[in-house]
Amino acid sequence: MLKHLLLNKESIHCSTCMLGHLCVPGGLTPSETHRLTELIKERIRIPKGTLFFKVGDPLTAIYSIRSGSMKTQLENESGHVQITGFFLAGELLGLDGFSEGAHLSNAIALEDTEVCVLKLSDLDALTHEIPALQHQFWKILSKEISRSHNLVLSLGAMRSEQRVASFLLNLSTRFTNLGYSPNEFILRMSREEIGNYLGLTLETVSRLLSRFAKEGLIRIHQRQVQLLSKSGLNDLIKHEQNSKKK
Amino acid sequence: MLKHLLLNKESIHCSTCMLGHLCVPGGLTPSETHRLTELIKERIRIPKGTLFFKVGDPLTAIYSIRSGSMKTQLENESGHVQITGFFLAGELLGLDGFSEGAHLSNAIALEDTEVCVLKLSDLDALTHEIPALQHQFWKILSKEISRSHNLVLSLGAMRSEQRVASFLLNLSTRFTNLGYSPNEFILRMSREEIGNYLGLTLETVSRLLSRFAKEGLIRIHQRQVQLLSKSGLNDLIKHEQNSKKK
DNA sequence: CGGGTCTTTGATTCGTGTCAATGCTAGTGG
DNA sequence: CCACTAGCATTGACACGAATCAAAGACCCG
Repeated sequence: MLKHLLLNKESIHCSTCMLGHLCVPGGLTPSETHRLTELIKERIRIPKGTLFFKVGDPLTAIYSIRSGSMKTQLENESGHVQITGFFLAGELLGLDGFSEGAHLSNAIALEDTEVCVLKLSDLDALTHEIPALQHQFWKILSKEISRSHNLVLSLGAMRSEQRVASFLLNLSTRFTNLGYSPNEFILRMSREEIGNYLGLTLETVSRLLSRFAKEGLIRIHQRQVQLLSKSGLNDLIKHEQNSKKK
Repeated sequence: MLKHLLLNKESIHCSTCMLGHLCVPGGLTPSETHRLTELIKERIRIPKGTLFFKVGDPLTAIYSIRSGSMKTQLENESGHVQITGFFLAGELLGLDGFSEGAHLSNAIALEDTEVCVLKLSDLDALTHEIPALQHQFWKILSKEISRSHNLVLSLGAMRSEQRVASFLLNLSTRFTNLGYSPNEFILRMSREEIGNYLGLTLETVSRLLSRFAKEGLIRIHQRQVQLLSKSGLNDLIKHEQNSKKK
């Protein structure tokens, strides 16, 4: 069973959370943030590897990652799994599925992770009182659409080396926003998970990472990555002759 | 310039629109639908091939397709275009981009098309008064996320023949919902557009359609499609050995 | 009826997937 | 503390699916 943590007044809340600017409260006034804070009565600890929710589970809340990271994946009729996203601290989980009232993907922790619980019923009530919160949610949902569209672009229009390069650059941006080093980070996912996400095999990912390292673009040791030339990686993506077609 | 049609009382509104159950009003009460109807003061006629909005255009409204069909596409740094969706009557356009306040994709009409204009400012006001409308929008946005995730699944986890088969089945479902024949329809997009959408070349799409026809699964003459064996198409998707990996 | 666009089909190439063997690392228990 | 093991990662050889290049055919619109 997952560890549910009930919060009390002393616990750290949205108002003081370091992730405030990235998470739901972004764009709210301090007093609005305070109202939101009061909604979050619970956090959940999810050990590495745990299936947190799965396709078909009733959707009663959405979850903001406080620390750690997760992946979401879905499965097609032939049983093949496709990872649809990796989520870092400050990012929201469980946004598909509103339409059905049930989760449409599986969520699994890549490492020990802690999420804040936003009950839909509570949230609903509060959005009526705080217009800005409603805007914020539209934005969050819309951002998820855009995120997914970009993955589609990557899968449909880019070759393997471009996909891996933009994957690394994307992670770099997100780690930077979190206040971590832009050029050095640890991959929380395996080569197989990266490959699955990018529509490649784990061998292709491994080969490309090795190649990038040989070319001096990155340094890589297991899951420890160092970006040596972001502009070089960007050139890979930009350059016409690398594009899939035409 | 695009033809803007101002609506008056006599014009056909949401309340009487045949698409009501698919479009925004779905799930609203008649009186709520009526309120929504009053928001829609304008429709726009978009001739075939017209770029309706493009990346960077300020997002002031969202658009519901009343008749016709459109595509949305985005472009990567190297100039390659990726179609992210085909939209039929009753479907909503322009849902990404809330986060930025500007459109994040281009929208182009596949045929002469007419859209209903939902001004964001008006919509915003009304969602405060009608809680169900807010839910409805969450659902619509979330459905778009799910739609995109399914495209990711198709691009990342399926082989070419499965992509084309599920593309056809998906269209069939949507046409059925619109009240058209489930087994016979006209493709509004070219082979190249299908290929682009599915991450394939136009030649591959053409070959697969020919193959499906030779196998008796479909009949196809130019853009006129007839599905002869949906179960056969489904088997292609389901069957393990056709799956991309493992 | 002609010209342009879209589609089909074939021959060939090339990028990735597949299969297989080896190496590395972290975690476990003796 | 070290041997053992179980995953994960790397690298190579090869095969195959889909892209590319090319040419001909079908259709639509003026």
